[in-house]
Amino acid sequence: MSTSLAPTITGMIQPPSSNPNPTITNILTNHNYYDDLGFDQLSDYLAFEDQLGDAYTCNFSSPLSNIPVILQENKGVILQENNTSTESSLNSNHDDMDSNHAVQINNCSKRVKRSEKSDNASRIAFRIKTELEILDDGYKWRKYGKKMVKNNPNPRNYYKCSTVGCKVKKRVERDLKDSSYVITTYEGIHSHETPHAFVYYNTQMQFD
DNA sequence: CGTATTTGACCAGCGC
DNA sequence: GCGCTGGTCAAATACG
Repeated sequence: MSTSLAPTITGMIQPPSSNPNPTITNILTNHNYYDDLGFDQLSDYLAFEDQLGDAYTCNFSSPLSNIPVILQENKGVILQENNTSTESSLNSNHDDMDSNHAVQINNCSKRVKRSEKSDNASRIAFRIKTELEILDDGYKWRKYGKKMVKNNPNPRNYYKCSTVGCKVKKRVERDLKDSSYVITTYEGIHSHETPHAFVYYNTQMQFD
């Protein structure tokens, strides 16, 4: 970990049995699932922007004891707003978390952003090996577009959160280099609770 | 019949 | 200014 450039990433907990899809949080919080897949296959990078619009790409290590997102109540897969500083750290301590569950992200580097029109929207992207197109993150999404993008034979799908008043969007596309991976990009912060997360937040996590 | 998805058209940003 | 590209809209279509 080079610096504390990037804001904290948060995740959420979701009912493993609610949906057969390999959700991000299911994988991260369900040891069996996690173990079966192997973390190296789960994901190997995160990319996100802070509220200033600066973009980062982070690689993180993959031992079983290192969980790539911090699990916090009802936050969803978002970039956590930091009201006090733009230098919140990915390595920051979280009193309510086991140290084994702390995020372990390495080699963060700034990327050149496409434009200044980020609208202050937080953005987080991750890459997960799955045969499914859509990761069930606990929110309900409405598909509003599909587009072929340059240099990628796989289409990019566009979704909006279907909750009234919530403007969060996400893009889903297959990785150009390895189509067995799906790249999901979230943009914005949900203005509401995830329908599932709060129920399961207190579910005990075990990574024996 | 209501809701979700598909898909072509349109628009805006960017590079040349 | 023009063409390319990505993102969004909205009418048509599919589905339960």
